[in-house]
Amino acid sequence: MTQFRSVDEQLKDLLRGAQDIYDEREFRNLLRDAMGIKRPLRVKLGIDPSSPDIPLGHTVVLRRLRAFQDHGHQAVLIIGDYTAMVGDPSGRNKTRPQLTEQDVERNAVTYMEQAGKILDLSRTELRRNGEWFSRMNFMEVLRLCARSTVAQMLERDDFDKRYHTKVPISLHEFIYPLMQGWDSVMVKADVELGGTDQLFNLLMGRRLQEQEGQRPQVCITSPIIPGLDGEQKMSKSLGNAIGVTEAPENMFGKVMSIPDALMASWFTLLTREPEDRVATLCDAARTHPREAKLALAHLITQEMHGPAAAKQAHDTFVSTVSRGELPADMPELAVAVPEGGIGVLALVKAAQNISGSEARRLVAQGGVKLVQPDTQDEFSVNDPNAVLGRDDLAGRVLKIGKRHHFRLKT
RNA sequence: GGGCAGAUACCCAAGCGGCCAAAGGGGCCUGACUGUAAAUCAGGUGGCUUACGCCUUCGAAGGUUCGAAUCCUUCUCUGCCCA
Repeated sequence: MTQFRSVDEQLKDLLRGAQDIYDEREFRNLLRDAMGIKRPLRVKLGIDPSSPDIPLGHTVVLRRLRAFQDHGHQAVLIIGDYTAMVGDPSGRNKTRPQLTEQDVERNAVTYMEQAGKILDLSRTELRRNGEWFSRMNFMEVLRLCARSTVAQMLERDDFDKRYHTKVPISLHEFIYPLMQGWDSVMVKADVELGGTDQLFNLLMGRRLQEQEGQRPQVCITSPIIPGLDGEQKMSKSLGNAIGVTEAPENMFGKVMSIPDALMASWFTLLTREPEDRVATLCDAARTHPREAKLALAHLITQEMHGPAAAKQAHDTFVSTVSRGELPADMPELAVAVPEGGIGVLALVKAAQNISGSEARRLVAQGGVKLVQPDTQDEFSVNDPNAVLGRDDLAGRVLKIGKRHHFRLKT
């Protein structure tokens, strides 16, 4: 039988970095009751497979679900195949594009794989909400809709804003919270996790469960972590996200590019470092910010790709970015150099898929360099009209901008 | 069904007959500096061109004009008001 740790011990872990909980007393009671009858809590997390990759931001709630698993509770992961086709309006200032069944199906597969990096899938109850939504007939849909009112929906800040700034709200978006809430009814959730932007949807679950005679779920929200820009929430469509499958070197570098002020929250929400250590790391008087960020990047990369890959990404970052050395492996670029030599622009365009004007700009701005690998000697080509002969190129490395290197082969 | 307003480059947003490849932000790119791909500062940011210049772009299609993002017509989409 499952052995639970004390309620207080569980709480500390389960609520790490949580934003809000509705409500805490109910949660304590739930945990106590679960211990009493030795029945694990059913903890629900719904994710919509709306893009092929899970961004790092999503792992915050996945990690919390994992924490519940580690304390012996039952994780219920709902793949929102149906809800993904509707599109969650939460926190959005415009309608999401509606996905097709094929998109959703494809994404669902990769989502599971990626969720497996955080969750113990062997102990996870996996459900798809198409299981119940695909069987609903129109009358049942209408009955579900009748459970809420337009005024209630407009209480939501995001809808209200859109309404008042005259940004369209499609009718189907109103149904989304009801669907998510209905999921809770169907899986008899004791607890539901989500980001703070999910609050409305989570609370809808409580209401529907109550109406259905179930014990209303406890809702725990996690802060939405800001993306690389440090301002807007991390999201693929805003281009400020890190994907969990992203190459180790990229992942490491992207973490290094976050504003310093973001480190503390990332440590809390994306790593398991103890609180006091996080405090030490994020205090510039005690830890050099660069060291702290390197530690953060290392931890995150390690969790997604393992220790070996993390170490390599770390080394690569220090040597190429900090010291400006050439990376260990670079793609090879074969160039056919004609008799009279090759123009820089042609060379740059052979390496990068960019327009001639763009190549010209890069060169004029000093962004194109030729490096001698053994001596690390480099010279930049500033003249867009420069013509390079075989001698200039042979054995050298073409460096475009700060981080694109090509070993030239003539 | 009727009336009114709007659709501008990656995003937001000015422009309302020629000086518009189109102000200003944001983003992105490059450089300097550094503590890092943080912060800060500078420059760049449709395409083709050594350049003069040429070509394509302002929701779509037509039209007026020597000349249109700017005026007219129709259409598509959106918001507001009335029924």
